[in-house]
Order: sequence, then C-alpha cells, then structure tokens
Amino acid sequence: MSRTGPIVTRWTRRDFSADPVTLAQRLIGARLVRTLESGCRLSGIIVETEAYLGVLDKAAHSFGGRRTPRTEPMYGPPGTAYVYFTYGMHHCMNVVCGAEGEPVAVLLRALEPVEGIDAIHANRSRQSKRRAPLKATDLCSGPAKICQGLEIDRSLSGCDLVMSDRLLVEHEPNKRAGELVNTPRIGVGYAQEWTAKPLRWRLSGNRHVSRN
DNA sequence: ATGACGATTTACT
DNA sequence: GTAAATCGTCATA
Repeated sequence: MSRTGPIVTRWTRRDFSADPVTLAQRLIGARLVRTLESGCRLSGIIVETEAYLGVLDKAAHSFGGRRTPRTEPMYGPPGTAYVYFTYGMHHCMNVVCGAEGEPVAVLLRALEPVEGIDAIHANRSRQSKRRAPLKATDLCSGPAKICQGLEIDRSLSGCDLVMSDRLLVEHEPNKRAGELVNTPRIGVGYAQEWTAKPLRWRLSGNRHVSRN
C-alpha cells in the first residue's frame, strides 16, 4: 500500500493552547474547515487574524472578567469556538486559546477560499443585493464574510474544534508562503490605550485580506 | 423595562 | 469619503 494524497492532520488541544499572540501568528497558513450536514467541505487558508488578550484587554469581550452566556465559550478549553453576533446582522468567529478558564482568543479576519468555493460564493451572494459580481478576493475578506461564506453562526459558538465534525482546523503540509505584517486591530477605537497595540497579523502580499 | 452600543458590511455621495 | 442597516447583548434601573 502507498499513500496517494497529502497527510492531513487536524489541530489538537495542544496546538490550540498557545497564548493568543503566538496563536494568531501560527493560525495564519492553517486551514479552517466547515463541514455541512451534506458532507460538503467549505474551507480556506487563514490569512488574517487578531489576538484578544482577555481580562486586561479593553478591546476584548472578556475585559474585566466579564462572563455572560455570550462570552462563556471564551472560558472553555483551548480549541473552543467563540462565535458572536454583532451590529444586528453579522457573526464573527474566534478560536479560544491559552489555558482553560483564561478568556483569551484569536479572531479570524480573512481566509483564502480553497474548498467549496462555489458554495461560498453562493452564500456570500445570497444575502447581499450587489450589482457588480463578487470578486474572488472578496469572498472571505472580513470576519463576518468568513461566517457568511462558511455558514458559521451562533449555533457553533462553544463548538470544540478538536472534536467536532462540523468545524475544525487542519495543518497545511505545504507551509505558508510569505511573511507576516503586524498592525493595530480593526474596529476597536473604543479600547483606549489598547486601540493602537499591534495585535493584528496578515499575510504579506495576500489579496484575500480585509485591508492592508 | 429601557437605552446605548457594537471585534461589520454595504451602498451611496 | 460618509452613512445606513438592524437587533442581540449588557448595564442600569
């Protein structure tokens, strides 16, 4: 017997247990996979992330130790998904990391679609009434676009990425090509001294990011 | 019970 | 560039 395809390895609890600054950088180049009820795989390479540092971080939902039904997944084990609803219409997905009970996470901000691109395109076209056709680089170029394209909503908040059949992260055997660019986070102007801290990373030169 | 506010996206001037 | 869309969540009462 011989192997015909690439070795596919799923991220483990240990992989997710890094601190958020480390994990935000390691997740870039990995593959986020959403498997639908039909068995259809929607996936993409993560190209942009942000770290949220927990109780001290004024931009984090867990700032000050805030613990509510919404933020509860942030207090779970590393590898838990934290999906929240915002602006009355959008969902955003985080990967909880660090030690269990420490509410730190990485926000997934952009993907380069790989599998199920037609389905992702359909999901992204459905809800918007745009005139111009959707560009390939605009399918998952933002945190809410990822969730719209990959059919991720609050029903997946608290989902265990280590065990779930519906949502997981895979190592990419063919490592990422390119360097990381580090900038302040997007949309956290309310966070005072935390607004300007460089906690966002994007893959240099990649056209699928939300912005430069 | 009420009011203010989003870890955004889209359309439009 | 600006502004609208749209409602769950959270703090306050």
